[in-house]
Amino acid sequence: MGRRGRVVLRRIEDRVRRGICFRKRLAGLEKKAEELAVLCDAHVGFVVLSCSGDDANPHHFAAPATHLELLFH
Amino acid sequence: MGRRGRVVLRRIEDRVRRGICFRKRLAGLEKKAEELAVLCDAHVGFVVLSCSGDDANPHHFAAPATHLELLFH
DNA sequence: CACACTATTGTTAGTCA
DNA sequence: CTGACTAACAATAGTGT
Repeated sequence: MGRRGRVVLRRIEDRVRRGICFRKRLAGLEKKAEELAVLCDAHVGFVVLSCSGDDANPHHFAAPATHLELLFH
Repeated sequence: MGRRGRVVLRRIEDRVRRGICFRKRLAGLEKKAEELAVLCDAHVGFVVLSCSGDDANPHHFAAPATHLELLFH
């Protein structure tokens, strides 16, 4: 189990694996953004759009929630 | 050397350590955003603003560079 | 499909130059 | 201040249920 080799920076061609990777890394990015905001007293906002249709919904994130969030509405 | 304990999700009060952490984690967030964009064929854009004045400049990131970048101009 | 697990790679806080 | 180093902690690709 576990990761086999190092991450190769290249589009994952397999649709299923790409979709799984998308969800896992989106969650990871949100966590990193939240930590940056809290630890370093910063405002962080981001938008993520899936191009290959792995996720039909656009995603946005803002921390602290009440500030940059308004950018996405 | 190396990290001593686990990350506590709380504002770093020491100004110098907070500033160093800000720069390191901003770089880390950019790398994660870039990886998400490439690996999962997505568009990612984010904005980071330092609240405590550790960094006077606002930061923005976009991948692929030619797309979401226009949001920040 | 989603979620839990874990080996393995990846990130980073403290440190030194 | 800036950048390199590295021990420890953290994220995650593949796997199993």
